Amino acid sequence: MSDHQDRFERLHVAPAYQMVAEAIEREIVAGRIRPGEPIGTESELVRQFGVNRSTVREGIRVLEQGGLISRDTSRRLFACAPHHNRLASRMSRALVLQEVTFRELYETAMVLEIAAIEQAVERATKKDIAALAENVKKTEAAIDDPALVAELNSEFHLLLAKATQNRVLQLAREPTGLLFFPTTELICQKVPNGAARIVEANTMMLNAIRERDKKSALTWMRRHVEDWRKGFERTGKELDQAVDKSYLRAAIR
Amino acid sequence: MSDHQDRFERLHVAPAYQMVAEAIEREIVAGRIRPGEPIGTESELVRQFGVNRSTVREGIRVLEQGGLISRDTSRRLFACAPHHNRLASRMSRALVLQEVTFRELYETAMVLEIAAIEQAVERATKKDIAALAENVKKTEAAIDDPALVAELNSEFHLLLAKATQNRVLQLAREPTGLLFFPTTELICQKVPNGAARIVEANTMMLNAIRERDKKSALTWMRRHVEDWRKGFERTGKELDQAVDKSYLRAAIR
DNA sequence: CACTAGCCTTTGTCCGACAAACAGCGGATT
DNA sequence: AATCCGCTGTTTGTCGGACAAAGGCTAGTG
Repeated sequence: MSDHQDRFERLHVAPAYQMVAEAIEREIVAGRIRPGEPIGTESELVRQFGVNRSTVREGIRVLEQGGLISRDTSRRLFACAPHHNRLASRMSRALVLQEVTFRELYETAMVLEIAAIEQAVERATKKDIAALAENVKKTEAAIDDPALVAELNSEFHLLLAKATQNRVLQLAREPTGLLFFPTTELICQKVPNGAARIVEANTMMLNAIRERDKKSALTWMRRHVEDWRKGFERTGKELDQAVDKSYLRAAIR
Repeated sequence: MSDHQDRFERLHVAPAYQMVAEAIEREIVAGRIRPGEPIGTESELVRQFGVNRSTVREGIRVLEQGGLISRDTSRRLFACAPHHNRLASRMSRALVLQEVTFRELYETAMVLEIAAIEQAVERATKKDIAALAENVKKTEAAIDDPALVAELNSEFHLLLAKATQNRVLQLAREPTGLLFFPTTELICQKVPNGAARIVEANTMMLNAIRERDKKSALTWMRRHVEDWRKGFERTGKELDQAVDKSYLRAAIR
């Protein structure tokens, strides 16, 4: 151990591939490369950065995974604004890997879905309402198919979030929504009238949105999410149990 | 154009580097490689997958960026559960690049912070309360330094979220929190008593948590977030304006 | 027993090469 | 003339080998 005080802090030399990634990222984030614009070819980047193609390619992989750049059918690179679908599934994955409990999920979903319907009542457009109506109609028709009801119910909540016109809220609720979906199927199977109750709740919420009736909307959403919890408990699982790894299959794609 | 119906769908041949990444990812999410366990060396992976080292390295970059694997000081690879800090900054970036408005941010923050303090009142441990108290003390001392007040206020909300013991809620609110922080500094500078009002609100919220007084906690949180909006409007900006790209610098690191 | 020097391994980077896939272009066909 | 087809140059994905720098490990030293 050195007997004098440290004069300098450890300086971190970033690997070249990382610097390549950061340089391109800066250009995109600063808006100097707009979403949709092409980045150069690999050889072009090799020329500009003065590093080897392998190095450039490693940097490209990083950005690609980050969603900042993408390739069209011709595999050419172009910039793009990362869309939340991609991020939401990563977040779901993180939540599962950190073994969060169903209770944490339930409590957060309650908050977010309540907020969503409250804003949706205020701001849903005719188009949003039509999409929700279409969804409810499909769900009615699928009442005997648990998997389909679960999927459609998941879509209902997604459409609801869209109707808020609030993208921040949409992003915030999406990971939770993704993890809810597989359990809903289970509930439809195990709880008598489970699917019917979902159809009823969604119908009532749709009506409430149509009539801009916030109070009714909130009541039905609360009931709907509580129903989920009750159904969940009836399947014999514990609310304080960690969300199963098998849930990732549904959440990720 | 072909005159017969398409019999086959386009089959997607995944590049080798992607298959490497997916293979390792599968092992981790399935739990067969636990967080903290070492992946092999690059040569080891080369041997197992039967591909070139460059290919393996590209796959590794993908996973590294995804937060599923990481390297310790010796640069050896090991699996890890992606932690939300990383994800939250990505989400913030996505929000800014999609040019969400301050209004979307404000409305969502209101919902999430209200939810956070409500749960914090119920579940904050002594340790959580001590951390919050420490934070408030520091903020009082820093009342003349807008940047520091803003940073400490941001930390206050983070500690609050931790006190909920709800990791899903923590993850949901973090991207919003990151984007709030830079504006808070601006507000402290431009609004008379801005910093003092923050200190007051945080002190009252801390007291409310100590006394498990949910009503008071909610009142002060509402006032606190509304104060942010009022302060924001007083700086001359429009609430329906997109969040500035310059905000990323603070949110990302 | 602690400590240091040197060896071995591993990573980051480079070079060069080649097959497959694609875009663009010019010629052939109707 | 417009359309289709095949050719060619370009680009990506992958491979093999190579080397310096940095870190870990081991054996020898005090």
